[in-house]
Amino acid sequence: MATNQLIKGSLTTIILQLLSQNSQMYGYEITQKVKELSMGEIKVTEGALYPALHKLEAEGLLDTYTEVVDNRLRKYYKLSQKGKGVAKEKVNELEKFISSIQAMLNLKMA
Amino acid sequence: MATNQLIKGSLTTIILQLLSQNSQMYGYEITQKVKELSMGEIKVTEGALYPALHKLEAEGLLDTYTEVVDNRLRKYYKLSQKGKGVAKEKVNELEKFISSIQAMLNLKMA
DNA sequence: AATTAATACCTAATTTTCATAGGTATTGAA
DNA sequence: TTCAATACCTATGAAAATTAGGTATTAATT
Repeated sequence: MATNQLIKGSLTTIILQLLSQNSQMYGYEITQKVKELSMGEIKVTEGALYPALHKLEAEGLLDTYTEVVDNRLRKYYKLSQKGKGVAKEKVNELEKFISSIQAMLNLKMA
Repeated sequence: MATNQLIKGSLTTIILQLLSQNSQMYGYEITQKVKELSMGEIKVTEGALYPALHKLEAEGLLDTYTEVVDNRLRKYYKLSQKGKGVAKEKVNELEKFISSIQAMLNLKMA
């Protein structure tokens, strides 16, 4: 499970896209979802995730609320109206970037 | 031409793959080639490129020689034997990472 | 003639973004 | 009782990029 340096620059996009598809998620859930969906290929460390979430919240892209489940605190994040727009932009950028890099490098994908 | 933050982490792979396909290139040529092949979508800044090249050289992945063309200095880079192996590894990693992230985020590519 | 753009190299300082390595606290399993 | 899983967090440092310069030549533009 390579905590990959390739993730640099795309973590924010990953977060926003997951929240586009799930309406609300909490931090720990995101780490598990990424591990599961990528079949262990991509790991989001908490040291990267939480600061990224807080930054997105500070920028007004995410709204939050907290809940206590099993006596444990959960802080849920969801896209704000602004966040929904930015999520689409970011995902488009990522798609374009991946297309470009595939074409540029003649990558043959599985 | 968004000097994309998504390039973070993949610049080394881009360099190695271009040198896999071209046998020798000089720095400025790489910046132009990336711009051309990506149709302006990806821009490699010189402030990122030259330190990256020097690091790869220091690690023994690239060999160099210089030439004077039109009274201008060119420093050519080519893959060392070791560099050829690492290039393949890095490209494989990038392909796997891209596949994972596409699957994970349900990206629809053009 | 003077300035700008293109070619060609480079580095220093700063910023961004991440991994590492902690810390706190609860619950359930070994 | 201790470990793994759940759940939050931050501080420090490293890596890798951007920004913003510098030098020098040649060709095109003003």
